[in-house]
Amino acid sequence: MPVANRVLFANSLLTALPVKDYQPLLEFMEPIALTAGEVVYRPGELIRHVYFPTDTLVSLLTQAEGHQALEVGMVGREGMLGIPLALGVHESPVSAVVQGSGTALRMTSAHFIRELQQRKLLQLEVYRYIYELMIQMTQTAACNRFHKVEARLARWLLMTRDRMQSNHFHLTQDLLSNMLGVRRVGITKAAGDLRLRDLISYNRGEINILDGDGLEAAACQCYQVVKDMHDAA
Amino acid sequence: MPVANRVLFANSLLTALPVKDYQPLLEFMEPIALTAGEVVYRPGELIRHVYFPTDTLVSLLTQAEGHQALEVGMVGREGMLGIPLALGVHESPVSAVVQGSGTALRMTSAHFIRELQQRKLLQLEVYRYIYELMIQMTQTAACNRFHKVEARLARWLLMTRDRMQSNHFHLTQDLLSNMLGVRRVGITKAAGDLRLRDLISYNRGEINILDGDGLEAAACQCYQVVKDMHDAA
DNA sequence: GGATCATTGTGCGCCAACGCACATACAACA
DNA sequence: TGTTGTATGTGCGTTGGCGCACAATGATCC
Repeated sequence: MPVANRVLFANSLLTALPVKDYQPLLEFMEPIALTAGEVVYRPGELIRHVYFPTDTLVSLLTQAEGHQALEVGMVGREGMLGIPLALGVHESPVSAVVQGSGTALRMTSAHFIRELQQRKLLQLEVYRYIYELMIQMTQTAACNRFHKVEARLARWLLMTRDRMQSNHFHLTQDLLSNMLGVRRVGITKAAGDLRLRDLISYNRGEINILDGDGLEAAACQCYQVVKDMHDAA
Repeated sequence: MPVANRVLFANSLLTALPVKDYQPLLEFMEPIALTAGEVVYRPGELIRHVYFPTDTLVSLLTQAEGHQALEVGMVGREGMLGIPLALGVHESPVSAVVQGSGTALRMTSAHFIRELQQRKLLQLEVYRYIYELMIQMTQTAACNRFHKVEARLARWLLMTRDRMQSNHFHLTQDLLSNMLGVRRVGITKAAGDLRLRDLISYNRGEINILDGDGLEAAACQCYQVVKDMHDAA
């Protein structure tokens, strides 16, 4: 793969590695298309592969006692799926659902575990990412507890934009309500307000961010907190 | 230290190790008293020591944009403080505040990092614990989003009991409101209801669990979920 | 072109929790 | 014994989000 492609399309965890680690890892990798709605992991199920998204977006969801789902983390090209393996556990505690169609590189669990043990630099990257994911989780937890739906929706759209690297994506209000853990009509109302202010447009799941700066102003600071943390890394 | 004491008072992460790993680790350990209210880590601050609580309880708190604090995790004798070090990061993303006075074994960060690299079994224990903490965090996040204050309070009291191994502990309503991310009067009301049902008693911070089974019935299932997960490990 | 399904929008009563203000009760110490 | 500080309890109007039911609109496929 030419260098230009590596930078533009590949997964940042991998491209952060020097060529001598990156190149041999590709041997074990298989590019795979992920389509929106696909369930990569189910809670309690055996993890067969780890995934390094390149231009796809996957949500980590948890469920609580009769209620709908709630997103606890979001994984794009800056991260990976399958971190329990790096912690010695072979099953996923959450479900992982593809939000944005695209591709990822994947590797069998056995290969990943072996390579992880042998490559110190890969270890560094993976553990560092686990740390970042924990911050994202705690920040999201506080956000879900304290902030209003509209601000949370704005934050979610911005985070999605950053990971998809696009101002346009497909997602119905019904799915969004599951991410944020609110009623579908709650999304209808919040999204309607954002649209009134010309910050976004949408039609039957086709969402466009019209005014990114305005949307940032409408979002809670949680967005900036997690972004700054990652950028500083 | 005699075996009986190890089992009763020591930290489970450590006692799970075989003597050949456990014994030398004690060389680097220093017992230290932690008193309620003490701040072990502040966000962004350098981590100087890791702590293995024996009979103390520490809350991991996050803060969000002007609001009060919110507990994202609880660490007792089943865990440790300082996990960012195991992920290659030398600062804490959250603040760690002592809830229940008691003692912990502590070790300098440098020693911990060195020992962790050399002892495979310690690695296994620590990473397994990080996994459990992530589950606790996600479950807590969903709980805070969906469940009522009274059920969450009941859950919190039960989790505290399990970690303190006592039905009695000291904690004001004001502090509790910071754990659960609600108003102080919210705690007054919820606790009053639990007291009316003779599940607990309290007076100026002195809390007693009178009916553990009843309290479990009043709590949300989040309590059982995290407990079962840990017991199965 | 009509039936069906998915998606979005609206209306209404309800309630848990909020913010604020104030009242009481107990503890400690001068 | 009175003062001060901490902890708990109560009252009241407000509100954001919930649950439910139903309407309207756009897509798809015979």
